[in-house]
Amino acid sequence: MIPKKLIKNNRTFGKILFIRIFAPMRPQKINDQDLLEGLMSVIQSKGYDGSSLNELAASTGLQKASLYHRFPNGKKEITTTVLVYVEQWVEENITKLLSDNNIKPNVRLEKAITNINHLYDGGKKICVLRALTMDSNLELFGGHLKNAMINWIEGFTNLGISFGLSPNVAKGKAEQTLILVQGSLIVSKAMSTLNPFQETLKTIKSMYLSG
Amino acid sequence: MIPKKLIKNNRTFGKILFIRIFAPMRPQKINDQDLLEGLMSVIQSKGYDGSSLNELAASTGLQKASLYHRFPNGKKEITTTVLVYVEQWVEENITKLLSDNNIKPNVRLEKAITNINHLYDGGKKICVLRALTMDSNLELFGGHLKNAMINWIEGFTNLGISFGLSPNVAKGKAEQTLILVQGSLIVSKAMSTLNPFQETLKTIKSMYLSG
DNA sequence: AATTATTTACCGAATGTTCGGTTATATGTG
DNA sequence: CACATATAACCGAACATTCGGTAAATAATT
Repeated sequence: MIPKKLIKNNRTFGKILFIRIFAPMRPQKINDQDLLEGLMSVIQSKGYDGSSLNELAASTGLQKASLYHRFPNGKKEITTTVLVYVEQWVEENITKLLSDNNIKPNVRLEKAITNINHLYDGGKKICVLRALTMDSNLELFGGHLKNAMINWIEGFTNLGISFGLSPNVAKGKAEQTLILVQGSLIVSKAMSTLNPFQETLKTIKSMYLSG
Repeated sequence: MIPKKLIKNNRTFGKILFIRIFAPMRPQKINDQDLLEGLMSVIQSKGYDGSSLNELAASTGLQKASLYHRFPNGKKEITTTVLVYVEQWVEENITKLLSDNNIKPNVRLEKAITNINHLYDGGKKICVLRALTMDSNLELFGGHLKNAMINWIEGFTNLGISFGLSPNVAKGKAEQTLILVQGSLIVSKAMSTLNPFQETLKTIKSMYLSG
């Protein structure tokens, strides 16, 4: 007979019945990386106001209350954490990469474009930064948004300088890349075609290579 | 003594007491245009999920229940109506204007830029179209978004043709104007400076005048 | 035993929506 | 004209649902 204690909680009950007998695996803490990826996917597709805690929890496989164990300050903390994650991504995959003078400029550019294309899944995904630029979200997350964009611009500015541009011209061009990527993502979304985004990546390439 | 019947409803009571005695004005329907402008201002700054009916009602001066009299299908109908309003704006102030061969191309361009600048209040305001490009909103409003953008592109394509460009080149340039405006609005918002948007308007001008 | 991780069950507040009713306007009818 | 009727505009209050968030209990790990 199965001890009462074990039956009481069906989670353990199920585990013991179907898993534990054959392979006594222990349930492991859900990976922080996976957790963040799940949360990010919800926020970037629904925005801050559109993301409910139930959805956020479901995307991680945890229950709502378990999310509060990881993020005691709730939705705001979850969103901020996701934003910091994006900030780090930009710093790593754009800023640092494009500022690395040990790599040839055109190789840096190629890699950055590949990273960007991967980040937005070829144009299918909405940018998290854009998803949080509603007026009501700015007071909460504005700092992070600005930071990420500044780092993006810094990276492309350094790339431009490596291509022989003056700092001022390089900065202008860098801002253009950000505007073009953000704008093309919107147009791609609304027009339900990946073309604008893909064409824009090519445009950015040629902005540096043939200029 | 004031009849009981009149006191019961404070609206009428107030009217009779403070207005009716001196000027028997009749309460008039709130202007449709004003109504829409109020609703649009909320939706464009908060998005669909972020706009509450309380806010929407407050922006019009009506009560929540009164909004349901005008828009029996609630929030969705309100949003759709606002979107149709924007669609018409684009058709009038971009498509028709830029397609009018009775006006010199550079004058058309100048007017369109002025209209765009006015629409977004110099870059302060968020584009309604962008505010509704969240994944969850697309199934509801996607058609209207696409329509408005198609009309925008059509207008600028015709302008390009008037400037002597081939239809294909003209269309590419037209798409660029849309991408640039949308992108620069986002960057302007996030960086809290109107510069990107203002510079972009100049860029668009020079795209046609010096090309 | 003590701590961490997770869940079930729940709460108050806010949400979108509906209802019942009042007033003002418009439309008929004699 | 007068008088009844219909309808449009509006509002206060209540509706059901969903929201973000919490408390208490159990399970897993150290």
